[in-house]
Amino acid sequence: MYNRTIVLTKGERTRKAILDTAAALATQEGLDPLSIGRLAEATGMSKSGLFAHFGSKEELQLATVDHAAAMFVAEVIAPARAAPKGVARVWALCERMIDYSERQVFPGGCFFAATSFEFNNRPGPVRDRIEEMLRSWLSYLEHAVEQAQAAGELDESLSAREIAFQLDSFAQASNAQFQLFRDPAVFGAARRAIHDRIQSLRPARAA
Amino acid sequence: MYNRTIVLTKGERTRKAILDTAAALATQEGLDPLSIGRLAEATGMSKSGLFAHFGSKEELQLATVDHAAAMFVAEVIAPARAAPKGVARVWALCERMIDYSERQVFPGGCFFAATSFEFNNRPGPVRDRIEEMLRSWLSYLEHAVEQAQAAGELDESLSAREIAFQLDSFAQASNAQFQLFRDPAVFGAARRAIHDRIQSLRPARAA
DNA sequence: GAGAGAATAGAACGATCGTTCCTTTCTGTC
DNA sequence: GACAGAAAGGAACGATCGTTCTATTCTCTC
Repeated sequence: MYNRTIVLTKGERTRKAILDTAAALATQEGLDPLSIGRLAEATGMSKSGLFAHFGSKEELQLATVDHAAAMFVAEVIAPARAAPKGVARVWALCERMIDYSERQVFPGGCFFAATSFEFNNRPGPVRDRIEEMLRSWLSYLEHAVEQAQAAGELDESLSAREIAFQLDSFAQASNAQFQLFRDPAVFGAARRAIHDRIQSLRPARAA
Repeated sequence: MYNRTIVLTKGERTRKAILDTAAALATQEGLDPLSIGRLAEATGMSKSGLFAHFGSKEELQLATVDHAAAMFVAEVIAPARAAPKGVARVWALCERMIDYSERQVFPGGCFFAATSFEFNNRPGPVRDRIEEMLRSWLSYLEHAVEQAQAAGELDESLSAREIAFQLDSFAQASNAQFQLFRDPAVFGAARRAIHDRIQSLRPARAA
């Protein structure tokens, strides 16, 4: 009733469980190679029963991307918003990003790093939604850098966009290298790189 | 005869043409989703005719990885080796890496960036070979940094490994972002980031 | 230029894919 | 607790997958 968004119906609960599994498996096996049958097996459902929740594989993929986006927001963006505007929030965003990769919120690393490489050359709504999500992440990071610059906490000689590019690069690289080499030391390297870069961009009077 | 390695036999020529197409398509459609039938169509051959060159799909994938590795060496490593040891070679390696991405030697961007994300959670010989290639790239970059440090051209307060990590991060990020957002400005951002980072690591007396 | 062996093609295999249709079981409301 | 509709299962479809087998065409050497 008035509680419908909290007390979920059976179908909604199942759907959520499917998407949790789908997002996790997508980072390991790929979003497209993940077949309906494979996902049905992983969730203990029948192919057709699972399929009925989405109507097509593409709709399933879109729902999976949306679900992963909500998880990313909950794990990275929302907690970082607790930090005060300025350099503290910039650092919090980067730290949360690395943490989210290191804790393996998704077993195959960052969902959007994985799927963006998979879909970047396949036009269609799935690619569009992944692109939009990564674009908004970078925009948000850039915005946080702008606020830090406006507060006089970061040098303005380099554009907020390029600063965001550099900080994000380190986080992305640590995610990618950990997935490939499985050496958690890269997370430390990324944290130091980000910390040092932020320090080097602090105006003289603030350093 | 004595020229066998230059004057290729028919089969060797065909094999090379197949691998060229396979490496290109793998960066766009994925190495695993690229089916024998699809590759046969792209090369104008029959499925079985093409298949006979490799014996299994996995052997085809391994040959494709090796072919791409040879291309990477020819496009990035070999030209950079022409630069003198030290900071010049470090810069040359990074610049060649970005250039190789920007020129779209592979239509879907860096072959190893694409395939490493695809295979990083799929154990097997294909994954092993991709990992080995990326490991050797990073080792080579790290080695070049070490030489620059030994020559007194780069600060030794940060390890060669972490310096290499940071420089590679920028190049990788520009490759990834260009494939997703298709804005070539990221290559400029990566070049500036690398240039600035190298400058900031020059010892005081050399700066 | 003939003959041997490499290179390619054609047809078919069992398996799996996404999807459809129909039936059965379960849930939530009166 | 009955009833309606949601949720899930079962079986089958055409298509495509990697692979095999056999037949044909082409290449290179003497």
